[in-house]
Amino acid sequence: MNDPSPSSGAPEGYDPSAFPPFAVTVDLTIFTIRDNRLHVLLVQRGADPHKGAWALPGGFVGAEEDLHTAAHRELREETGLELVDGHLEQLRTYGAPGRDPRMRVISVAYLVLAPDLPDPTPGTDADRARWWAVDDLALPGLVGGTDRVDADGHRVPLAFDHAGILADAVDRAAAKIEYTSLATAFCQRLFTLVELQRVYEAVWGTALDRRNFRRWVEQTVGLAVPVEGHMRKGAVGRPATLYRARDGVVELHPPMLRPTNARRLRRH
Amino acid sequence: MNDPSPSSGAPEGYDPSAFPPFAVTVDLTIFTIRDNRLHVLLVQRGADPHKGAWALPGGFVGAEEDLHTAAHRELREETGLELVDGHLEQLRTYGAPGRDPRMRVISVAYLVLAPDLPDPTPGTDADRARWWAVDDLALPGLVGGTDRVDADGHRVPLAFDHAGILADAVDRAAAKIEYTSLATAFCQRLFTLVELQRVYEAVWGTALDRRNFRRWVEQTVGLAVPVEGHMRKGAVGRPATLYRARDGVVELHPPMLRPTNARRLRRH
DNA sequence: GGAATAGTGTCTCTGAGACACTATCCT
DNA sequence: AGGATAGTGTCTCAGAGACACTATTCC
Repeated sequence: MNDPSPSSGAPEGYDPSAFPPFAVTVDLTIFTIRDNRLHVLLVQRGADPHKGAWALPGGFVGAEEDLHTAAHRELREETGLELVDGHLEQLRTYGAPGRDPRMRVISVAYLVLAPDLPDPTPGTDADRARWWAVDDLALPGLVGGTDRVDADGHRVPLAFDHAGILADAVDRAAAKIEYTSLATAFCQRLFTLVELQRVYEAVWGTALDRRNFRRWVEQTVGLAVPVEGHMRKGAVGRPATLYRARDGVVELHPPMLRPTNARRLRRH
Repeated sequence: MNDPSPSSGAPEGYDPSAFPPFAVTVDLTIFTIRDNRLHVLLVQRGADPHKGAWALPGGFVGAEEDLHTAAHRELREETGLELVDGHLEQLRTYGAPGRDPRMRVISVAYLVLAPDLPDPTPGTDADRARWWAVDDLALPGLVGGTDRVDADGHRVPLAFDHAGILADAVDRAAAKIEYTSLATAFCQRLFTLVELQRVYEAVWGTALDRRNFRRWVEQTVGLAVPVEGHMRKGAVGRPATLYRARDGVVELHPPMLRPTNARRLRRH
């Protein structure tokens, strides 16, 4: 943004050939809750490098395209859905030389939180896309470098540096729902308290007390408000009150503190 | 990172001429505490666009240079100092088309927290650099668009979108010292409790109770440990115990909660 | 001794965690 | 009636906020 310093290798005047050209992409970490578990959308690569490996959806940023716009466009192309209730924010940028063996690529990663989305529709770019349960993928550093292992012990290789990006994204999501109202981004427009609680439990991998959770939601302004009407019938048990999210993303006072030493949930 | 989708404008195979080229820069928001106030380092632009306006230090990323390395290099070139005790982390990336009128530039912003640094040394790239007290600059949206006004009412125009970047950086710094041990990054290797407390007060603009602050530091593991010896003599009053930071940046349990409705400090 | 700063103790109240019983719907 | 889920009340304890006095140094 400033005049380049001499050691930057570019003289005053911005000779277009004087500074190194970069390719810029956006990569998406798209999360949703399915079956009470945190899932992420990955696409299988059809070409080298990393042919057959699973990668975050993404693509090049257009010459006159805003980063944020590019992220929304890629999301639409990969999932076939406009983001209506969900949330999209920038995660961080990855630009190590050699992270793509072919050329220098700067990748701006985005975090997407969405209500339960359908399976990717065939016939689009997302032919080879599918949802993965995050806790079916081993955490980086624990097993086999950056590769991951699924529940059956099969290796789930992630392309490029995407395992690290994914780990960062999970951390960010877990932190975000703690002190903002973003947990509601995982819910449909109307939701029950249990559904909201399942979001926290899925992202954090912890169990929460139902009664204390209710008390916290009720005393926390800006998170959720009850609406007239109850859960659609058909299920057993007493129908639950429906809630809707407040407009916009707000910081929570008090925050929903993650249990410090709660037991990890085991779900399979 | 993935094979570009057709609508991205780049075919399979990465024809280098097929995707749009970007210039990539790093911009630094370098903060320190001077005279118990949060300061940021800005450089005055010597050429158009925005000639004479104040800008964040920064420059182009080299063709084979890591983003993190580029940020460290720019810091060294602009301040003449290696970062020994301070902290450097990525803030976020700004890439709106038109944010630089000359060309498409993607700027990866970094947040730097450092102990009181000397004035920029003349004779380097930092000829026109100086420290600004952050609260002498009006917050964006309050006064005159993205320009800022200093304590005397003079306009302090910031170049490009740097006013917004700076506001984001202040928010990040305020949040970071709340739940991590990063407040110590503003202190010298040895520091007193009062000096550490002044960091929180300067960044947050609030007053804290001296006794409760001491209790919190003592019961918070991973923040600071007392060392043998006391404050160098020469000052009035009882000499204070010296502390040093624990190694590395850790999350704090419990966090240092920002006062919700504390009075804002007025210092001038 | 006086000024200035560092260090310590106590009270109170809010809020989180643990926990058991009642209410409402379905078949 | 019985099963299943939703909704409510209470006790306890830890931690944050407010606050006043003592200790050590320099002049």
